[in-house]
Amino acid sequence: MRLTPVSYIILGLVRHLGEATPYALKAAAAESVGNLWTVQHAQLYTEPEKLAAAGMLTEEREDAGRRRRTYRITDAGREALDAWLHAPPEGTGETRDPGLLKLFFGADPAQLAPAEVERHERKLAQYEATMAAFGATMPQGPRLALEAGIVHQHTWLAYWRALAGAR
Amino acid sequence: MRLTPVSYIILGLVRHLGEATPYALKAAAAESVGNLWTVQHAQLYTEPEKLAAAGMLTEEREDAGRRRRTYRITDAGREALDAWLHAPPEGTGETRDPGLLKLFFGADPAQLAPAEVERHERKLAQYEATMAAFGATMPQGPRLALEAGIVHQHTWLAYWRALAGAR
DNA sequence: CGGTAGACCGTCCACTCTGGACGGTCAAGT
DNA sequence: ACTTGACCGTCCAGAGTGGACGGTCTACCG
Repeated sequence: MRLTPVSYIILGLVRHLGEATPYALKAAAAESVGNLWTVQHAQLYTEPEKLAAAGMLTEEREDAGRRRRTYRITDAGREALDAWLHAPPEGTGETRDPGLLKLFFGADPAQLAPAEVERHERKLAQYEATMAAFGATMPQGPRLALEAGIVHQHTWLAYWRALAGAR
Repeated sequence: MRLTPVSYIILGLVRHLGEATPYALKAAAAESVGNLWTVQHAQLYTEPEKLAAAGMLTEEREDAGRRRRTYRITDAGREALDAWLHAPPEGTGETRDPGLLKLFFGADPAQLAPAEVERHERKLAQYEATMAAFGATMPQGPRLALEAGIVHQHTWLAYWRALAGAR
């Protein structure tokens, strides 16, 4: 079985949570790693199933009502995750920004900028609120990632503000 | 027919080039919009076909040898592209960075940082070389997008350098 | 002048991801 | 008893992905 980034996200979240249902994973991803790597909710149901089949997670299922599946990481899963963490990252990062794409093809910067400024202001405020509330108690990894998010939002803000101001 | 970002990328490139074969689109995308939005080469063959069927491009085909298809934009295509350019961007931008993902899940920053620094240095050098060579003659859109790429590479560099220096 | 290496170019396919529709379950409050 | 809204899981058509594969053309070599 081929492990994708999403596989490792799931392994990482399950390891951190101890045990988790897909819905719990959704909640956990939403405000943390979801800002970093989009995970479709449908994947949170299909992917753990595959990981369980591969022996990296154990699956336990309610046999009535919502028939929730609860996952826990196995030693094999822990090993795979650690191996991935120690290997050099494969591939380059990519940025996909619909606003920037329009700008590339000639959209009017002055028309685009205000909305983009607002969007990034909101995002930045959200990140900084998280940092203020949990920064001190967060594990190092998530905190560093959050810091990366913050500095990038600052960069975006400066960029779009300059475009809003010009002309 | 539903138009995706890739559709507009193709329309935009064809409009700019005047006429283009899929292979020409590949070359055109590689060093410009490809840095902004990844386009799979296979899409450059399938997508124009759909756009031609929808009346947004005309298709002309060699009937011997490589059987290249040459595309040109139609008025309908131009209209669709302009409408898209004037509409507010839908959806938020997203960043996907394998290195940052590993950092999030606890990879050692000091081990990750040097390679990331080098990667972003290379990318930055490439962008700046492009800017130095063509900056003065580039259309505004691509130049602004390139500037965005440059400031972000600076942000990444500062970020990873700090992590390389710490501890 | 035939041959061939390497660039140039197009097609295909299995697989994954995406986005959203749809529908069911449960707790709390009329 | 009934409704409302949060909670939760499944499905599916369409889009994107990554790479294999194979054919065409040019330039240069023997």
